[in-house]
Amino acid sequence: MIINLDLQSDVPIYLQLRNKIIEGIASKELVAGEPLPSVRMMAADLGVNMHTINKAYQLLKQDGFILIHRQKGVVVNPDGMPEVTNEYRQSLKDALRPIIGEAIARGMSAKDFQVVCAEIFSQITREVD
Amino acid sequence: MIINLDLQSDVPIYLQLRNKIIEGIASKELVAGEPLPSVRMMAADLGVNMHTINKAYQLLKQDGFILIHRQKGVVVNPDGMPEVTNEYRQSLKDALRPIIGEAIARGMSAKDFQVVCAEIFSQITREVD
DNA sequence: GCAACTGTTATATAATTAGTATAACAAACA
DNA sequence: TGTTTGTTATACTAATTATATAACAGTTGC
Repeated sequence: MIINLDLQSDVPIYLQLRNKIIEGIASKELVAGEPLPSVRMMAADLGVNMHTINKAYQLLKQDGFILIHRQKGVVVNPDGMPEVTNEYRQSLKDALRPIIGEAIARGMSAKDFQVVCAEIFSQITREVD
Repeated sequence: MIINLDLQSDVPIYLQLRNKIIEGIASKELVAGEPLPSVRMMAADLGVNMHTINKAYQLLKQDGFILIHRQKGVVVNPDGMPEVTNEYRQSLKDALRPIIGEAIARGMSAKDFQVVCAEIFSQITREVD
């Protein structure tokens, strides 16, 4: 899996990495049980520090996207992905609210917004199914 | 307009304030030409520093949501809201992509996601139209 | 056994951001 | 003449982000 980071972005590197890996899972480029590079390998590949990778991995582990075996390695959770819990649903709403607020203020209709979302959905899932 | 800030949130105060004001515009609680409290008044009301308010106002001014007259005051842009430019469309996509990526990874369908968005749309716009 | 690798932990440092605290300025206004 | 406006400047604290090393304990392969 190819990961491009934007070092100039205001989005922290560890968050970019977390998001890219989740998107990789969403697009099925990464499948359950698949091993991920070690923190040191990934750090060398991307040219960033080991701890930055570790921070992303810890977030992914905390949310249940990956498993970390002490001296074995990192794998995409073989037991499947975390479910749509009420807690996640709420955090999703909290994240969407200011975004949708601005869209409305700028005159976007619910339909317009839905089209944008649909575009992104198909962009991410257009791969083999 | 009543503004509640969460001082414990990981979202910076000035961003919370920016988002609340934009949501106020979206819900038509704030209308074009309506004056906003001065940076000092707002700071006193919310119990935060003047510069924190000023930072939010500068962001809103920069995006065209409000106008700031040097010695008059701050008003919601009387000439209407900023349009849906290509630049905004792109930043909207950039913001939505990681959110939608996680939704897909957790097994949400486009339809499920659309329902959540529709809920938020109606929550914000349920007021007088 | 030994070397290489794993995640983990610890410490230190630099840069940036967020927020506060004052203070002063020039223009507008009652 | 005060008061209020946005603006600008300086200084400081705290937290976050990212890097740089270093060491540890368990695993694996030779």
